[in-house]
Amino acid sequence: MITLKEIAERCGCSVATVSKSLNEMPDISALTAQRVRDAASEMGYQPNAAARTLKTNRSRTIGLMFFLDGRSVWSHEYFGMIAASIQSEMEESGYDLTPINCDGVGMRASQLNYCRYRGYDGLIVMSVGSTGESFMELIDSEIPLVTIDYEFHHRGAVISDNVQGMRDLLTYIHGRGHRRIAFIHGEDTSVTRNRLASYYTFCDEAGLCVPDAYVKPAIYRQTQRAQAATRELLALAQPPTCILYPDDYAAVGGLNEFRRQHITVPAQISIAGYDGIELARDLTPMLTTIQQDTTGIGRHAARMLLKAIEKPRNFIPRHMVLPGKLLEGGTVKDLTVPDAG
Amino acid sequence: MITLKEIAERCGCSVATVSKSLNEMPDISALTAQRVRDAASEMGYQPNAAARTLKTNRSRTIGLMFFLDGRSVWSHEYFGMIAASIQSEMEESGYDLTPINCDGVGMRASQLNYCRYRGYDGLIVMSVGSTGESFMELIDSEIPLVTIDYEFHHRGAVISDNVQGMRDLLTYIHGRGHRRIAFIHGEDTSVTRNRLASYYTFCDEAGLCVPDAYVKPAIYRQTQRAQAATRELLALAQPPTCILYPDDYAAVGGLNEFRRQHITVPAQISIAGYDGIELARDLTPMLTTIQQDTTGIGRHAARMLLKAIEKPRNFIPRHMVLPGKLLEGGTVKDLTVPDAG
DNA sequence: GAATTTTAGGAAAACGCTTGACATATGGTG
DNA sequence: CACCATATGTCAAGCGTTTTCCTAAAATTC
Repeated sequence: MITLKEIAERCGCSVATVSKSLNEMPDISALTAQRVRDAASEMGYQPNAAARTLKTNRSRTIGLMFFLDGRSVWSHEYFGMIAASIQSEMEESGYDLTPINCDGVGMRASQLNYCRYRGYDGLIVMSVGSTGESFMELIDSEIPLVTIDYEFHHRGAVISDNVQGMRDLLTYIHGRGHRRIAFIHGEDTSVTRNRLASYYTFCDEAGLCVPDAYVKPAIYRQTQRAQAATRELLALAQPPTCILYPDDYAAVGGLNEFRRQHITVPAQISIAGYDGIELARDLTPMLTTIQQDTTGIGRHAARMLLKAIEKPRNFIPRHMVLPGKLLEGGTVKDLTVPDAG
Repeated sequence: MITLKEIAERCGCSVATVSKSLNEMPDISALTAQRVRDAASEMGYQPNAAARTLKTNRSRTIGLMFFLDGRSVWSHEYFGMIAASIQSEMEESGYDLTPINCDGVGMRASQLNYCRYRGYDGLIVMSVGSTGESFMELIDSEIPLVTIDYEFHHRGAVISDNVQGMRDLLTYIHGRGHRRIAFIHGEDTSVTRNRLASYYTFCDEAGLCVPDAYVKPAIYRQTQRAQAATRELLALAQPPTCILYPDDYAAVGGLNEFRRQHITVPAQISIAGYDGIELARDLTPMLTTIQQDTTGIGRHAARMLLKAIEKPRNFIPRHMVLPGKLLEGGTVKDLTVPDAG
């Protein structure tokens, strides 16, 4: 490990001069600076991150905090794609990313203490379910932080527009003549509440009847519960003509039930997912869904956080809402045209 | 930020005493140690990771290196599950994990230099495709390192037994009467080569004919190429009765083609995937596949690396081979029983 | 050419922690 | 009681940087 000291000896100057040269400080002559830089690169110098961190109080590391389910980042494509986007954005600015499972065993201390210990420069908080004490401690801390799909008035946030997304999806489905639309939703989170509210609002406005039995709870990224809910919906005296699923994964649960009952999609029933993950495009027919802008979410969250870190005094915590995009697959039948079959 | 110094002042002792007390060194009396610990926890002390790292030369951070495709860890469930397992194992030992995309923009310097700069205590290298110069520099470095699904004689490795896995899969399929088995394989990697070799070996031993046209290249985690390859196979004068896919994702590409041609699985054609990701179990019928032991792979890689880090002199680089498990779904028809209809 | 400003570079402290050498106190032994 | 071993705690160096303050030399001004 080459140190500044060794470079200084080689160049016959002081450690301070070397440091300043490499950091392009103005009070070193161009000649000296170049000489030092040449020597450094020739010797294969790499600064010591720990020493720098200790001195500057900046670790150049970001914590990626997962609450609801630590595995989700590794297994749910929605979170995975956001994480990938954050990472690629962060690495351009020289930051490392460290995913933290906040329910993890290693998390004996409070999350806040752990973050302080590690000295993360900032945090991106995603996958928020409940808001325990330890969580709020983090949110109210002094650490720069951006939340995703969750809002706190004093914190920056990037959220996918679930209200509009749901509305777009329903508008599309309604436009194709559907009047009995059921909604199998995910577990209770901010996202779910937004989608539910948007669903009810739309149905009210459109004058659709929403029997309680049309709204069923299930779990994100899980096929079984969605399949069971689907079965219940199909057994109703007046079953829906279209079913919305919590996400694209869950829609597969529905597909399984339809196959079991020899019901064909979209001829006999229509469905839609949510997220627009690759799976949705790989199915045949392609799943109609709302594609969330994972790349944008990650990029904006990363940039927002960088601003909060680098210019904390100028930072105004905004809540950025990113639109999703209707992915028109082939799983919603058009009831307004005479059936050709 | 509470420091040792502040605790020392409060306790009326020296910084050294505080440090030793908290680190449970033997030369501090139980009484003093307790007093110090009480004060520390009361004051909410958290050690400073950077200072500790600087002094001890141990960062308690592990780099998770991805070569082939930096996104794969975030999008391919096989890698994701391994990563999740590594993380949960590492966090028990107090290590942070940092995924590094080795093709990334931030990776201007060599990977080795970056690792030295960050001071990772060890590396887990996965998703290895080609082996460029910069990669070998890393492999031959002094940094403790374990590879996954790739072997170097002087480095620890954990590999999924693709040879046996392939053999188990083929044995099962052959046992059900299939004699014309095609193999759509992934891009050229160590894993692919093992599977191919195992495939050819089995077919030779079993006396199966393997026309060149039965072996087709595709790409892991991609449906389109697999779908195209499937189409070609179906168009052969003598098409296979069973098709093996690079992985479970790719098998979906096959399913799409079958649906397009109104071919039913497994009645008219049999298929098998590889990996045993959740998707495989969510399909109907369940996909017959080899489930790789992602949890075991992650756990063993993590433990092996920890040994290499903590007892470098005792460390003998072993290559651990973990078996997969046949997941008997419903996509391989039994040709040995008379067809019921 | 003296006074002043500018420029280039150095000395040294500090960041918070660990650790081996050293000092002091305590108790046991002959 | 002198001597030594052990137990307990302190000193201080040092990890590799950054950065403030300072000095000496050079350039500029009058």
